[in-house]
Amino acid sequence: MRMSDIIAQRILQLIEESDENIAEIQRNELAAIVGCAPSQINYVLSSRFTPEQGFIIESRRGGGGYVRISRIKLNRTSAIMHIINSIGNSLEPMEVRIILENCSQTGLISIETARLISAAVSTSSMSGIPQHYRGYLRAAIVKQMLLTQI
Amino acid sequence: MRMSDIIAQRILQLIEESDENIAEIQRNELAAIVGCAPSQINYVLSSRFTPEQGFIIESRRGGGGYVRISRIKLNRTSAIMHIINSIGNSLEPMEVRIILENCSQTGLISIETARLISAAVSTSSMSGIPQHYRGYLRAAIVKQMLLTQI
DNA sequence: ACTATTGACTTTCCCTGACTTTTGTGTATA
DNA sequence: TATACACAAAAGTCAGGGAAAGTCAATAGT
Repeated sequence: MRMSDIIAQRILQLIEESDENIAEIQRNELAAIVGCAPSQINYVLSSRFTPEQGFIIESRRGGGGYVRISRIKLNRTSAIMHIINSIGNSLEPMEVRIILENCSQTGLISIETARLISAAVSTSSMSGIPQHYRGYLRAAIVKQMLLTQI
Repeated sequence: MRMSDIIAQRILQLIEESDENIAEIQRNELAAIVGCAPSQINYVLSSRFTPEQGFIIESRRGGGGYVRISRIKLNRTSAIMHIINSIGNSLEPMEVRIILENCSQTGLISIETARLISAAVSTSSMSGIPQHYRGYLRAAIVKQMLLTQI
């Protein structure tokens, strides 16, 4: 069995055991337990616990640091997950507008939320970021924000 | 739990308990109570109770000295504008966390909104964007999103 | 070719201890 | 009485070390 599978499994197990669908780990500790390099944990997180898969990662460095992996509960979720999954790795402003309109039209997200997302990926937010990153960034941000709506 | 969190929590609690949004402490005494070096108090104050966060620190040395932390009360719009204006052109994750914690603590924005903003500037959203741009991006996005809350 | 894995290096955050500065108080002296 | 001075009792500053997570490029499996 591959190391990355063991790690992923362990994290999923922790999530399973928790009431809140949250696993809070210490990177180094987990690495020590399963016996791998700490950076391997990052690899697993970024390859298997992505927004597309319904996970949110938060972390904090320094003494007493942690990595928190939370899984979004499924149900009304599936509609949103479907949307998230249908988003490629780049989004044009027009596409964002269509997605948001659609979501708020169907009551999947509130007008308020749509406005927030729209603001996040607005041109003013991205001024200063080179053109060729923007599409990618829009996609990542929209996905991440939609995830919170589940 | 981290010492700095305990200290911050204790101070906030004192502010909460007071009628005038003021906590007056003796540095050494508080340090002794929570069990840390006195200078640790200064660290917490300077990292979490900054003017940008809407706090004013006054103090006096020598016999009978004290540290007074007061939270300034503004109306909603000016409070948000104050925060936006105090944000420079770059933000670190920790700064974002403190801002959002503060805003939702004081009821300036909802928990829900805080989560959305947090998601927008999360590491996952920014993976793929060069380090060099991330701080600026965070600042721009947070500002833009806070603007919608006015 | 693509996915895993590692290790070296970086960044962020926490915490402390030694030293400095400010303020209050008591005491000696003109 | 007023001034000066010494001492104590606070708070401030700063450099440094340690702990934890992040990044990235190079290497190894498959």
